[in-house]
Amino acid sequence: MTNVEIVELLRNVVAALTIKDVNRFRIIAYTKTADAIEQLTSEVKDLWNEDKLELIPGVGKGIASALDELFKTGGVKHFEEIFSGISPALFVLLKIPGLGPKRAYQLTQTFQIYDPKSAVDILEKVAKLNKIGKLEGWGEKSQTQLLSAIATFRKGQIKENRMPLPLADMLAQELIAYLSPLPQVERVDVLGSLRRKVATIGDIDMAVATNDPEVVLDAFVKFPKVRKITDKGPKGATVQLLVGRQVDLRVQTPQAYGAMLQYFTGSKYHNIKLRELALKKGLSLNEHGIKRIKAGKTIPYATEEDFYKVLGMDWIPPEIREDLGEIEASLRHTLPKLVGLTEIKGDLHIHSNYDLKPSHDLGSSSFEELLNQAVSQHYEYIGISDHNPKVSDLKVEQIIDIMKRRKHAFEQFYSSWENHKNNRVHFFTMLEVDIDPKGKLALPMEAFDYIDACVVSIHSSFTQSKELMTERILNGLSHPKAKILGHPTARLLGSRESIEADWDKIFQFCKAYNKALEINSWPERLDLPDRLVKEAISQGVKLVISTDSHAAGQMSGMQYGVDVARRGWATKKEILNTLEYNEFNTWIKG
DNA sequence: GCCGTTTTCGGCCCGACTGTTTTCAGTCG
Repeated sequence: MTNVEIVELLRNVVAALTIKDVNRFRIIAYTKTADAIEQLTSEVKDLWNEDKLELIPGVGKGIASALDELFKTGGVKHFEEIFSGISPALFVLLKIPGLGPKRAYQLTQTFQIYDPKSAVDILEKVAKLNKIGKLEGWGEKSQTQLLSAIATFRKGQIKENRMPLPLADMLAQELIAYLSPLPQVERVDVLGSLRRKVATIGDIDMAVATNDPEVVLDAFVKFPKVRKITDKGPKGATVQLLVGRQVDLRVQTPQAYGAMLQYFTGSKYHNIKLRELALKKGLSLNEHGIKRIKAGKTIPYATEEDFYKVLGMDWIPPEIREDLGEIEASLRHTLPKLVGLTEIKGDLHIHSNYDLKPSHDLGSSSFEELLNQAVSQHYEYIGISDHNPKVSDLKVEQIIDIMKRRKHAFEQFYSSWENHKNNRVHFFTMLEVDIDPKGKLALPMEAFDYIDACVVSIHSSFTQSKELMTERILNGLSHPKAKILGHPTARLLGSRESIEADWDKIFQFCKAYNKALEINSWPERLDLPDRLVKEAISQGVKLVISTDSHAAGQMSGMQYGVDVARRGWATKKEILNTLEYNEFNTWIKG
């Protein structure tokens, strides 16, 4: 039973309870647990094994005993009772946008839809026969909407289909460029998960400060790349872009814009915690401002700083607004000073075009181009970490020879490089070395003499057991020159799950032997993931943020890795490549 | 069903929009 399966089961319980109209706080409790498990960095089953289920936020005695039964017997009797009388086809229909539990139930009952496989087809058929519009609570319009929602569902444009952060950012920037020139627009901001820099984005959320919302919203829905207008009211609108992505825009007056930014940035649970806190002070929060409950009057706030100040709090960076302790830290005035892009002094995971017969892809830029890019990013140092030579194709002597010549070529070029005289960018001769399935590094021992240090990474056999994988990684990191674990979880967003490993054990090893974990900035990786960054830091582990660039231009992607670090509460002192050259040199060669 | 500086009972965040209604239910974020 994986986390994904448990989450699905709990969401089905939520739907069933909603249909049965039980106490809505019972329903909220299950929702909370499902959300929490979705964000978990460890498997629920492992927590169950260690008798730590109640560490999951929102899990109390009731849900813990249900999970216990689930792992022991494969099912939960209490859930079966909740599901009784509900068609299995209903849970499929819930994936149609805009169709919730109650109306889905009405439809499965009315049309006797039982088979999950044919459920959507049958529904479409009866809608086309104009049978749904005549039902109680339905009408012409809602029937038409349902048909269009079914079409959307078939295209696979459902919520699970998330896009990488940089793509969402690009789409948002186009909209900002389109809206900003309007004289009625005082400010445009990206909000929601995009402002919080979450690794993958579902919908794009934006807000505009304006005194003329009508004009702004009219312009917004006329954006040339809009396929269809989903929602439109006086306070906001939702559209679907031609590329299939949804954008929500909210408007607010400049005087109340701070409250809007705060409200629409989220996260959901950050806001809930904040509102609970406010209630205890006799205040009620909403997107228009803060209401004194007794006086019944809402006071607007132009900036987020002022909004938080009313609650006795410091402004909280959007990246950490996840209800993971930031509210408490803000109240105590002990928020961390998160690391910033300008503090980064070097990039240690860059692939050049030096052909060393690599095991994986070669970069496309020369050593010189990489050095020049480093100059333009004001770096003090870079590490060239090409993939190791392909061991299966080459003899040991050949590899040693390649490595010797590579080191010589780099050094020779460097001594002639024009910027060298100013000593502006130092370099490290590095390598990204595969950790083979048995934990052995894919480089002959003697060849290590020709590198300063290496990044070690998993590039194969991703599905090994947790125990084997953990041993494999620790073996790989044991070589004195193995200083950095590259893209530690090996995940590829949208296409490959993280490997399973005992992260606590890896963190302890790294701390004990002065190894660093990489935060890989590649948009599909963003690995180490933010939650694990936070855990690693809390255990005293150091990190390096790198880009894994395969071309000079990609080195500017460092921002995305910094975003991940910030989401993991990293400050300058945990990120080793914020160190000055001399200090960094001491660590990497130490 | 969960939870505790209102601690084992009695609360639990807040609002927008749509379509169907004649005051509200359902869905979403």
